Amino acid sequence: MLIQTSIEKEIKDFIKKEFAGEDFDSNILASIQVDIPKKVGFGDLATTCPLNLAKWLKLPPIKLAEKIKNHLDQTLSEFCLQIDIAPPGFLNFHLTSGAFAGLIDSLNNEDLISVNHGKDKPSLLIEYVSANPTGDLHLGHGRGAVVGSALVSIIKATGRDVKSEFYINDAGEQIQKLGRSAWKLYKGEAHSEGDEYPKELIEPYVQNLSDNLDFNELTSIVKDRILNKQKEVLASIKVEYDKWVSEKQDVHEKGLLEKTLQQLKGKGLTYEKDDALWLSSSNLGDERDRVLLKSPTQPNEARKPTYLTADIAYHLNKLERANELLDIFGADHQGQEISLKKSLEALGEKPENLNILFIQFVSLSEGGQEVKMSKRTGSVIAVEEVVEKVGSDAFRFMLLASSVNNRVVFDIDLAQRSDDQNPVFYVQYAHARACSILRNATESFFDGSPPIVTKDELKTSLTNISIINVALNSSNEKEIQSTKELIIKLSYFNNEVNRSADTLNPSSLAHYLLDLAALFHNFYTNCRAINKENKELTLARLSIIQAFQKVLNKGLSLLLINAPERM
RNA sequence: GGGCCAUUACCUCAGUUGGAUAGAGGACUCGGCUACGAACCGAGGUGUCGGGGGUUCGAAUCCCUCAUGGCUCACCA
Repeated sequence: MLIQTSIEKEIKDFIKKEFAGEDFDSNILASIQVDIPKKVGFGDLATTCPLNLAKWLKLPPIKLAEKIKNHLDQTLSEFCLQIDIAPPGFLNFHLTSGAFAGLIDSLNNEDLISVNHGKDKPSLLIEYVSANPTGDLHLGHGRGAVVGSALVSIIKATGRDVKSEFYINDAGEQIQKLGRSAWKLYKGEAHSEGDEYPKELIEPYVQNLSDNLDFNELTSIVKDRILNKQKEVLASIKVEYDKWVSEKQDVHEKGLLEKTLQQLKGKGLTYEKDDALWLSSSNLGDERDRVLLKSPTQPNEARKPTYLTADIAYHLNKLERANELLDIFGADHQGQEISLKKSLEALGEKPENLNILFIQFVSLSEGGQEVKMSKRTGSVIAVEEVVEKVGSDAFRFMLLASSVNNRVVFDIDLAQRSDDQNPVFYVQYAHARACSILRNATESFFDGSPPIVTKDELKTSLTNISIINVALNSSNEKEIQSTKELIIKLSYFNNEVNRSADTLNPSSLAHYLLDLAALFHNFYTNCRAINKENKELTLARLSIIQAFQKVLNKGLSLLLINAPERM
């Protein structure tokens, strides 16, 4: 068990026992957390829990801190060299070198991520990107793709049952419009701007076709080609799905629309007006009523469903396959939220089982200037164009680094740089550097001299706490400090992954990896690992580097970013 | 006009269950390799946390209000 977890548990047990008469709820005990202190002078670990608990236990924080300290002095003396109380009620912990060695030992020998955290959580189905198959994926889709795929990967790692889907909007007006645009190109008719898709955009998909296609055949082929292209682009940035759902085939043609309409009618939520079928959603708390079936454009034509109708049906279907849903949509789709949620609620679903994450827009800057249009197509900038220039890793990291609530300016020049200014490069370099040291130490040194230690010796020392201990036994304050800070940060990896999963925020993990890389570079500079005069120290530091390499590698893989051994 | 999101250093941005002196990178000035990868590290100063109220021992963080900007308010998806 991690030392911080042990401290938390000790405090919780102590509070429960000491204040057995008090009537406190579980939230209070959950607020007992041991964290990395903000400043070096505040010890190796710290907690604010005396401050948080004071009002519930009706004690001055400083008194409570003393009580807790006195108890922990008894029970944690093996790990804690010293516990300080800082006004108005902080507890700061100074750990023994054995405690640090123990942390490295568990990182090297246990699973980095415990699958207990998400194991008992409700199953989750994440829908993301879900673009229309009517054109190239733009940067907004790219951001959704990157965030969604990272979240799926992170949440899965915590042990939770999670699945991903892409909902193909291949029914409806936009597809008809695509068909009309393609048909004109196919027949060599004049293109009219305004009610059609840009010629540059669809032209590549209307080539090498046989001569006698009808309108529906052509539409279908063009749509499939565009969809396949989207799949290729997504795959190029490591985005894959458990399931691709076609609105047409899996919702419309499976009769889900009729079923949904019957349910809504059964609840008395629909009415007829102007030849259309309406949902009386204003009664549900929406700002106005919504159309479910459009009035026919031709006499005797069947009424077509709106997007909302299919969306409700699809979400009901998803709720049959998972307990909770997460949709990742662009900020321009906010309008959907209320009517969708209210409709599902009216049909007996719990609204809290549908969570929608709205992603703000992405713009592009190149040469210090904002790029509004793609030079290639004259239209929106395609994911493909940017990925060709910067690669998948930089594309992913840059888009993951910002909070989804913030608009982002993708700096294409920065993403192409090969130095510390480019964050993805900086992190990957740390990994390559760690790998290089491990290679040099166990295979052959850069100058051709034989290795200092064998792989077996390193392997053995990874489980030998007394050897790892040596890394903390230095008289040099800088060496000690950078070693401690790196180890503590490493030990929080599992927490960071869980937090990232719970808050649906992959950017916090990306920032953690950046911080971690910085601490490693600092450790590297202060603590020379390979020391021909001191084999034990070499092994001790190699075991820390090994732990770092393992954590960083895992962290990057959760974000679906490569961790190169050489670069 | 209604709704959602934002506003933190000169610039780009981190910072959630309220906690210690508000952070990082860039830009600017210095310093560190007879090289475990200098593709790196270190030192230097910067703030009315958009304005104004409120809640309390304590607010960038919670509440109210105003301002500015983005998105959105279809029988499009």
